[in-house]
Amino acid sequence: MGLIGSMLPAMGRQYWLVKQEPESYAWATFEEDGRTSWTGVRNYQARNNLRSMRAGDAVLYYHSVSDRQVVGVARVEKEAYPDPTATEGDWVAVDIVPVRKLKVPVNLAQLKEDPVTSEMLLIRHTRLSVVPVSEAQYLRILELGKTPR
DNA sequence: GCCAACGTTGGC
DNA sequence: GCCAACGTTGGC
Repeated sequence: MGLIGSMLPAMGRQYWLVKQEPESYAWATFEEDGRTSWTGVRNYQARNNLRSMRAGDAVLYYHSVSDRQVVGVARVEKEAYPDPTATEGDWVAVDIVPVRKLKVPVNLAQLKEDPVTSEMLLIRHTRLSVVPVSEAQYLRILELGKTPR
């Protein structure tokens, strides 16, 4: 994040959630790497969400398929740029860095039970791999994960 | 492993 | 522009 980005007030921050199969790129690997380029998105709605990300936005990290739980919080480090893995088409990537692992992972069943998080696009639009999250939903997930802000 | 949901492709 | 066929995702 550049000087301007670091000076932006936190109140304008947006919240997101990205999905990844742990077999493809687990949170633990992400933490070891310290930073990653979020490439490979090939869905227009997901791409538009990547484009809307701003440096400093919070990104929940969800393990899909075999794990089905939110496991950590990341932060947008570099805003959308052309996806280097795309050989054709108009696709973008962003760079994210791990911020903290949730003290307790929050699983899909919990998210469905909770009245706040059950409205999430993660649940209502299951095939979208990059989704916006409301501040209330974000805070509720941290609470369920017994994780300080 | 199965299948429902969904997005994309291509024929017409 | 419609829609059937197909491929992929992801929960169960």
